[in-house]
Amino acid sequence: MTGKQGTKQKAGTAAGKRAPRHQAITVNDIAKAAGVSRATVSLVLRESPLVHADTRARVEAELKRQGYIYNRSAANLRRRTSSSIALVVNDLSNPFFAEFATGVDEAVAAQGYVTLLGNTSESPHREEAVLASLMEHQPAGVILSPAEHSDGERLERVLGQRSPVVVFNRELAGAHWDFLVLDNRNGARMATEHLLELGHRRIAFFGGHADSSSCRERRAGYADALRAAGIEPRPQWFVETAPTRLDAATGVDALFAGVGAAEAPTAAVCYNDAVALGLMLGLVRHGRKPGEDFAVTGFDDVPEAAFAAPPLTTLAVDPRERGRQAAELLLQRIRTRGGQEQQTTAPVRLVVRGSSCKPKGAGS
Amino acid sequence: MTGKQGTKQKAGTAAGKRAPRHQAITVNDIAKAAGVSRATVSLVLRESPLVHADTRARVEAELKRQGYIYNRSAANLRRRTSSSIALVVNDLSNPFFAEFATGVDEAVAAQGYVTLLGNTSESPHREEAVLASLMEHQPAGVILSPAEHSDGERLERVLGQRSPVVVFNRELAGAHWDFLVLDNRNGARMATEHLLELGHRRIAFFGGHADSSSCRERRAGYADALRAAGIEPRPQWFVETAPTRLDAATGVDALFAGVGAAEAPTAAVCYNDAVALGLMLGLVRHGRKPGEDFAVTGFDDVPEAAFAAPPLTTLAVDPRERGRQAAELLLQRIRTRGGQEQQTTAPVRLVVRGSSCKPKGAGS
DNA sequence: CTGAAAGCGCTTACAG
DNA sequence: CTGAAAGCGCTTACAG
Repeated sequence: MTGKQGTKQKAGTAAGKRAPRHQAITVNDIAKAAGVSRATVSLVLRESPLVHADTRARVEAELKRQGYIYNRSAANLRRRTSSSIALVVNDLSNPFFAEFATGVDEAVAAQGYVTLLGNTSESPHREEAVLASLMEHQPAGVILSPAEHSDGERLERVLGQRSPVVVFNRELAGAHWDFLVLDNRNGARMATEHLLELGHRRIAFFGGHADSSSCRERRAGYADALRAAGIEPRPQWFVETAPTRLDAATGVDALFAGVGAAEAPTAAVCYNDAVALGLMLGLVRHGRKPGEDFAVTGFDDVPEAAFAAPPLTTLAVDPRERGRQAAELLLQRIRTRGGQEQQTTAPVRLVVRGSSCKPKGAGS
Repeated sequence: MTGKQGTKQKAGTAAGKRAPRHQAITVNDIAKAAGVSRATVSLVLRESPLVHADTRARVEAELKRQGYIYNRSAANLRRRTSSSIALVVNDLSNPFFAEFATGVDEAVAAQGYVTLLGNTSESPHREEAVLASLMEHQPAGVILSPAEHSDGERLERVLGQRSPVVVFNRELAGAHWDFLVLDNRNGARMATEHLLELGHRRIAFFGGHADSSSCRERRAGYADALRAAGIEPRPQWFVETAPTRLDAATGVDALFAGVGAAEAPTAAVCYNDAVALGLMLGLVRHGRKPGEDFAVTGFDDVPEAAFAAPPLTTLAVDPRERGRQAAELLLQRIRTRGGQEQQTTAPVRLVVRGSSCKPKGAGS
């Protein structure tokens, strides 16, 4: 550590000060008790065929008897290897990222790695501190779902060249790392096409921060579909909100502000499910019935989408599988270092449910 | 590792084999470049006042220039300290535990520790493997939210005496560790009293596995309240389901099976929110209106509870705060080892919303 | 105030 | 097949 960056702790303070462990049992203790050398114990631990069956049995019995716990950190130090990966997410309390983390941990554990967890709560400042702290534990690689507005170049400096990195979900300008991203554009296009097929012609794009890469891509896919159908998206069809249910519920007004019924949108492609669920709530307050008067689509297929009233048409992205995928990409990169960084686009799948109705009065 | 337990990897295989890191920059490199000894660099890193300001400045410049990253594992090895805590949860994809994990990580990071994450997916077998693997990384302590049916005695053997442990949420028979538990009994009692005050007299306890400690406690609190009101809970008022929305939706039949309207329950205290939301779904399918015909309460106050139709009366448990609390208990135990293990009961808070109506026909 | 030396718990050539 | 020795990157008495 350089002692200068962010809020990270000084080398010997805080955590390190406390927590002296009880005298641990080491290979030395086992060796002595079994009447062999440390080297032999080590070979037994690592299942080397070099050691005689009888010796092995004696050593294993002793390991068990004394309740020996392998000190993988010490081994990693000596062998200059690592058996952990760092997972840093922008919001672990969001079910989407919780699922993602679950997938990462599953895949990583299956390969004998342990997950070092860090949560940034969407703060670029905490992100740097968290990454700096995790790097001191020598992870073999890093999976990062960036906070909003985080600075790729600064992060590259924090991480150095030591560990390969896979970035998930959000583009990280200025950094040169592998990137796993949802097929946002295609997903929004599919949702829009679905609404067009139902007969809608005035379709809004509702919610999200326009400056986020995922929102930009989804807006682009939406516009693609409209234009392909000969419809030019109107500026007032774009409604920006925070990507939360609450803010979306409030944003409904903007959708119908200053237009007569004949000109008001009849459907909305929403930035994500949270926004879509909020929009439905807002519509009800406006005396409109989502899924009857007004069609809505989401993005993510959160567990709740299926249970909403009406059930939400949305794009399934399978965050747990994305977690596994991110882990596989990283493990691959750890095995074979070097080479150009690459971008991987994960497919999304349209799930049609009750919230996407035909426009009111359309022939069936 | 003993080489015999569960599925854990052999000492030198899998993770360890790959991932040789690039030649890292060490205190030696810095010392050489700055023209001082390693000891001096170490003192600078640990902010010792012993080193001359000029020397310090020279060393710090060099640390920065070379992008030095402190190797905390090596330091921990030498100092026989630890700067990680292990967090093992039964289901990270459950928002309740995701929130809990968020709270743990927040509190733990604030003290300079790093979180080693493990997810068991409710499998006692994976639980042992995960814990054994994490223990090899020398955590200063362990926070464990046990899988269903996990065996405390076996776990005690896996963990040894090395790290203090805080168990969360579920009782772990056979183990002697600190225990943080929600005030289940009191919570259920409050919900039941609330329904009694509204005028209900036939109140069911709906959902959950009767053999889980939390379900038993909640049932007890429910029975406490009824008996205090002079009502003896009837056997048919106890309906068991898996603690999921889907299974609960199906379980509704059992609530009204074989009783006339005059004898059917008019309200239900549910095991948790998932079950309560499922019950509300099932009620609608039965042609009943939750919050009008039938009163429902939940437990947990998941984010969705406030948005359900009708909004769900429930018990707020604040899982994130529980996570912080578990971390504090553990850090406390790490600082001052020894002493009797203790049980901490976390308060819950009744949140009244639309789902708890008066009984049909009751005077207002 | 700075440096030389020993050691944390492992692994790995290298002899035998 | 087994053992003695060196070393991973740090820290910590102990001299000077």
